[in-house]
Amino acid sequence: METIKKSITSDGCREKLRAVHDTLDVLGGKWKIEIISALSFGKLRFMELQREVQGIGAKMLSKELRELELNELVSRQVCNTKPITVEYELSEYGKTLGNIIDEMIDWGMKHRERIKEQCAESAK
Amino acid sequence: METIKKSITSDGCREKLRAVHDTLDVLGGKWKIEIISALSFGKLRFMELQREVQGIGAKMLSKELRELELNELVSRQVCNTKPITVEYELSEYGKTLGNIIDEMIDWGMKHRERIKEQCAESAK
DNA sequence: GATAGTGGTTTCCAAAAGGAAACTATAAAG
DNA sequence: CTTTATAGTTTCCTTTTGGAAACCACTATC
Repeated sequence: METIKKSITSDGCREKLRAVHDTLDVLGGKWKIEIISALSFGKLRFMELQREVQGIGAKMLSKELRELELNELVSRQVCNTKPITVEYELSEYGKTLGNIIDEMIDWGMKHRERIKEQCAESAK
Repeated sequence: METIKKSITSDGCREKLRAVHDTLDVLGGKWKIEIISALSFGKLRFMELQREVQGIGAKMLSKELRELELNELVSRQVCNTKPITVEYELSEYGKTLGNIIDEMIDWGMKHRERIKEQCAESAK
């Protein structure tokens, strides 16, 4: 019998688990993926972001944006407008997260359909 | 000027943000994605899972598995062996998360390469 | 009868995450 | 001179997360 243990230690399984872990190191936390998703549709200012990302407070938004900037996923540009505005935008590197976001969109939509069907069934 | 605001409220942007949110509702927390990733390579017993998912404690593993079971992503089977063993396995529905996991593996590997290159450069 | 291995649960505690509201500073509009 | 809007920061507090260790039940081994 090829043991379960062997199967997971062979190939690149361990390497793949490490890769997932690395990704989560960057995207971890409650808000980062949602912030990146919102920015994937275009640049947004601070207050716009706060409105788009339902439920986030200014403190968290500020903190998460700082971390995303540190990891070079998001760029921050201060605009010389009358009331000063700041634009946040996905960097080229940040845009490479597009596939992950797209798959999450796809799964989330299908999941919602599934839940709806379950509710419809249980109502019968 | 087509405003930024318009661009994010039009199309399915808001619907897409909601889809990401829905996905995170299920995959949220520090451990769920790593547990699912480990199980994507085959069924594992409780203690094996704890060894594969670096750093997780029994309490957290138990709690997260219960939640994944509730969402029908993971199945739990008690085996009639001498010291009782329990096998955890991705359900068919859980396997539909494969694309998300794969994209995270892919991104994580490239990210590691990128970091390595940066270190090499800064050492010059 | 003690020890070890299985799969957990429970308890107790520390650390981290997160929220609400107040606050700073600037500038425009009324 | 008050209000509104910009972009945050700071403080205080609660909730959540998470870990360590003890514990339970069962079986096999020494």
